[in-house]
Amino acid sequence: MSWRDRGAGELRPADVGTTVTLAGWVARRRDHGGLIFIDLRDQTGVAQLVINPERAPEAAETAHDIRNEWVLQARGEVVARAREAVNRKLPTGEVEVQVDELRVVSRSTPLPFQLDEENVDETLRYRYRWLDLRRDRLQRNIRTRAKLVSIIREEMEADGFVDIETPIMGKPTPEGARDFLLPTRLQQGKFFALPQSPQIYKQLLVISGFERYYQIARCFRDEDLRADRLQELTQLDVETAFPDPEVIFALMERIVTRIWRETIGVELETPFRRMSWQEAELRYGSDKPDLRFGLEIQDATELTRGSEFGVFANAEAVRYLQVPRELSRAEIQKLEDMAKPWGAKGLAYIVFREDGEVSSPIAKFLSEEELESFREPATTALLVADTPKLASKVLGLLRLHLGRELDLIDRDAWEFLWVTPMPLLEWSEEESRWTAQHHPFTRPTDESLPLLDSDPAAASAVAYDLVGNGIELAGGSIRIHEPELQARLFDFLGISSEEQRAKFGFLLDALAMGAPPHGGIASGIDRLTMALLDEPYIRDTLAFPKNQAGLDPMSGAPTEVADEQLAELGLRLRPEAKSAD
RNA sequence: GGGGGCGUAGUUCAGUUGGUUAGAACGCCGGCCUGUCACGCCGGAGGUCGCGGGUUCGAGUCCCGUCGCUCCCGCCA
Repeated sequence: MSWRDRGAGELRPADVGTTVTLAGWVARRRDHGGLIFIDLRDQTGVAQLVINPERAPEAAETAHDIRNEWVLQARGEVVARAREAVNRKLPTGEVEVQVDELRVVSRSTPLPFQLDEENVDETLRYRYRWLDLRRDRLQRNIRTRAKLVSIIREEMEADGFVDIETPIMGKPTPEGARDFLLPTRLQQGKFFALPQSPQIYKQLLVISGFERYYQIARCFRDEDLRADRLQELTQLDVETAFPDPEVIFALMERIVTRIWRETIGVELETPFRRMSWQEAELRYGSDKPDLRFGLEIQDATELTRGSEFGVFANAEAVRYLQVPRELSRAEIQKLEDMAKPWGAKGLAYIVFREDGEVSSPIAKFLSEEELESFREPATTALLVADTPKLASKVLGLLRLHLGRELDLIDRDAWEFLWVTPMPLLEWSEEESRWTAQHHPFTRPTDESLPLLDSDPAAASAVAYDLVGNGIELAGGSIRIHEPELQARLFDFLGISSEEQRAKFGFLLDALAMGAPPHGGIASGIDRLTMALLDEPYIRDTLAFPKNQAGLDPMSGAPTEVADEQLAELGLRLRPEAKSAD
């Protein structure tokens, strides 16, 4: 006999009169001494079992001992509930199962936490993740993620993309994030690296003649975790020969709109709007602006150029947010305390009261004309005077904070945009050199090529990011396909010829043997799921996540290993090196 | 690497200005209950107040240190 012939959540009035066998978990038991009710849950939903001692004395005996999360098998008759006993909260609420036979399939020890409890400590949830995953929200997240991946595959296959796996064991990369390293017994003293992305492999595949490649690829970065950041992530990885950014935009828009439509029933408007990186930084202080609310950064550099207030007159940039509230001194102080660690030297403010009164410690330094240009009743202007970059960054972070704090964000809105074009290079203060803004294979625009020598900061890249509600959902670029240009870029980034040969020789060789123009995009599946479901924590889009320290509270990984195991790899621990870190 | 927050029963939390025996809800154990659906009612067990030190007649509460978790900044091409 099979375990069951129906899903609990499928029972409907049409089933009344039939005999069914169900199997699942006890979501709840209500024991009335005589009658016992059990909410039986399986992956289709919940149905109420009724155990009547007059109808099934043996089952009633069994049912008294049953506790939450035990696994049961029940056979009985589907009956209609009396009108007053209907439960409108359940899809199965018009019927119930009068049990004839009840069998305890599996028991449960008392649970470390209740499944309907909120705010349970994350470590505890992860330690008992198999229980945590039984919760509705986690079930929804994991199932939606699967649906999303399946839509992606359908669209990619329909478009002629070929799914090709690339190695997990690869070569350490000098640029970018820290690598996870992997020692190997056969080559002692040498290390593989886990891929940060299949970047070079996918370029090689297109050079190999797979003009449309894709993969749902696992990527690894040994960096600190955040609420929206993982060390081990999954991305849709795409590369095409003879690329047209417009084709890539259209592909991604098709995938994203289908996902939003078929999982949460939201119709997105396409094409998504476009904004240059410079404009995003200027207006929103971010390369991934959240457009669900206004509160744009405004510029007062010219206005305050002749100000008596030295800090403003001498600043490279004076920028401000016009907050639609009369903020209190204490609120402003809190904001300033926040802004200082971000690098702001101070946070100037002008409060314009409803009645026209102005309170501001800097008002006395401003001319009437200057003051009037900020005036707007019942608002507070928050000003930062600094370099353009820092002023934008600080105000951008304040903007996001205020958007949440003051509830300015339209929670029902979906605001997608492409941030493009982007700068090719970024000056690294720490390393005193130019680094690639995207990655070192990104193609400069044709107009930007001469700028490499004259004004590198102004050089643009054919690169694009897809941003949704302030979350970076995808990023890509057209690549360099000429070996000379690639070598020139490497030179520019301070990678010596020897290093180029050693690290990327195979790519340069491949580029020299008939490389077509190519380009692509990559999109984080975890992030996409997070954005789609408005999940605040990316870890809950995964079945088995690690905590913020990068540990798995369930298995205890990573763990120490036996000395013999290290010896085989030609490794030994140096405890004294620990403190030097 | 830096900053913020949290740590009290199995869980989620409360605990006043430092004051007698540290509470509630859920869960757990025992009992009652035939229409509940967060069932209800009665009773019970359960605590190294993260850990260490200090101040004090007296510390869950104040101070110092430490550990753990979490959020943010740096970092993440």
